[in-house]
Amino acid sequence: MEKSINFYNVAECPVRNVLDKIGDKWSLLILLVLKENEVLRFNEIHKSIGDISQKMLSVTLKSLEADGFVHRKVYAEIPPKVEYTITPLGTSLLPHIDALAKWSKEHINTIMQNRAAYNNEL
Amino acid sequence: MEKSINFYNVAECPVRNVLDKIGDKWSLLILLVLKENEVLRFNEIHKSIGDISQKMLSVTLKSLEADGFVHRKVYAEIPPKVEYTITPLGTSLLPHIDALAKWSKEHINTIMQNRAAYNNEL
DNA sequence: ATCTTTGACTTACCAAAAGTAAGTAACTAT
DNA sequence: ATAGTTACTTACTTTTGGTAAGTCAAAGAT
Repeated sequence: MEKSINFYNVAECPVRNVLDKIGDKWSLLILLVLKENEVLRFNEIHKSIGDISQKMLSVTLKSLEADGFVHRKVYAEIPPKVEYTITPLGTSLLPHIDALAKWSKEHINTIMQNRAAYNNEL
Repeated sequence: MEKSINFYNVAECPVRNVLDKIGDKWSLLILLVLKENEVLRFNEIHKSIGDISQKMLSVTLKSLEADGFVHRKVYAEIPPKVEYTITPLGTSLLPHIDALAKWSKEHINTIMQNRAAYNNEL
């Protein structure tokens, strides 16, 4: 008797599309920061995250804007002023990210211990 | 009056550690697949995901094993036989991933429409 | 009048991560 | 002797991410 396996090819699986997108290095983090702060300017997000490069912040914000997770409001001033806010779509995703963040806090110690043990066995 | 911003530097924020780890390209997906199937061998996971390279599957499984998300059972046979199962730690994370997956399914259409609209404006 | 500062970015260049294809090990069936 | 099996490596290439410097336009300082 054959074992039946579930498949997750990109083409067949819409979940992949979203997971790939928000599963990059910075997207989730930027959404978290925007949720905590309501409105932030480019440099404020930059400072808040601390170790993201301006380039990656710019690129990731564009991607989040394209998918409708983030809204970008430009003021015609000099020096430039741009405000970023999270959209309803982004907000609807956040509880799940929060849950992940909470889980992370609760289990980080276990994970670190596992990792150390694993490395000792090598 | 100064605006107070929350900070998420790697050093100060344990959530970052986990988010970085499971927020890579393949970890969440492998956990999903293992949860759906209980026990899988290397090639079965490979087929199930479809477009992961053997190298990345190998690397990611090791990382998941190191953190204690996945258990690896080796049979001393030839040809080799290795079975992968999800651990209780991995299982405890899964509801959150499932929630994300469910959210993705519900919102993928909106996202795709947003993305198309954004690209047309360029 | 020229120089500096400001904010939100680009651009050019370099390093790290991921993908591809081929190879390895060791035994079994043909 | 050869080919098939399975879980991986290894060498090489491409894509992604990081660093530092540069751009733009106007307001304020010298």
